[in-house]
Amino acid sequence: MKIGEFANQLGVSTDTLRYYEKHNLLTPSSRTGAGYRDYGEAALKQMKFILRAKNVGFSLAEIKELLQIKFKKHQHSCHEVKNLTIQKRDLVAERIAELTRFHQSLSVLADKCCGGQEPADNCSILTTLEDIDGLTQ
Amino acid sequence: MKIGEFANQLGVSTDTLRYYEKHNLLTPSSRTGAGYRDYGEAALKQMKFILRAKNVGFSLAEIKELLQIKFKKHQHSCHEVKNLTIQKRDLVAERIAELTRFHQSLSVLADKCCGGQEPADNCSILTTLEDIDGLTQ
DNA sequence: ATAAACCTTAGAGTACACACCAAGGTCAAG
DNA sequence: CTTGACCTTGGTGTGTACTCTAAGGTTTAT
Repeated sequence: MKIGEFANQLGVSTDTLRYYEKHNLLTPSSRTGAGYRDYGEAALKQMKFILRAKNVGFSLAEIKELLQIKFKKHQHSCHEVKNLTIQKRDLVAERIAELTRFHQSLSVLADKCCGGQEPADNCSILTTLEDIDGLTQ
Repeated sequence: MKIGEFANQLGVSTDTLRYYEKHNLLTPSSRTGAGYRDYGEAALKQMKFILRAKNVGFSLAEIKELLQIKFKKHQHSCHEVKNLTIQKRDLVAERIAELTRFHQSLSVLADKCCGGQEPADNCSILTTLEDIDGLTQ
């Protein structure tokens, strides 16, 4: 698959794909005779992974580290690879905990709001939220 | 509280605080006679909220929207405020689901790895993971 | 065989989120 | 009453992650 079709399928630009290649996040499976990038199934999976990681707040540098868990196994001990994996897993757990608190706060706000057509400053619940305590606790 | 002490308590720079003020994310409670910024308890709470939101991957623009749920109530209907809140809550829920899948995948990798001193490519489990399917599914 | 629609590299430009610096005002301690 | 640590505004610089442009080569359809 050439870069244009590949980019279309994933909803990203061809520039982004070339940028990721340059920064060692995604290398196309091969090149055609004319030097065109040729992306395969593995590249598709890896790119989907990158996009999902990005979507939940990982930087490209962090994503690169995640991807290298796989590549590092050829140069490092089981111990090191396991430690890196656990470290990343715990980071993810922290973010989940943080997001769960956000979700809880937003749920409280949403559930208690009447949802009517009147101006919201008359909403009995919102009126009591004179500061963002409900979101900060 | 002057900007220096406030910044110290939160572990951010004074530059960051002035930047947030300029971009309407956090306005100090008042100014002293000399024109110094004076931050109070409400500012502290709001800043903590901003930092936590940032930490889980929200952009400053998104955080501004979250904060405006509070301010918007004076100009918009309960209905609109509730919808915005629900929309943001659902976005958070999606991120939690995604992160949970990440956590699961990383747990599988970590738990099955022997963790020994030998090169990781001899680890019976990792050897079978010839691609990153474990992370992409 | 030529136009349109693709592709190539290299390099410059942009938006976000700060970080740093200059020139100068304010304030508490010695 | 001055030194040093704070504060002010305004402007410039930096890293990240793209985004666009220029100049040109390739492929497909008519």
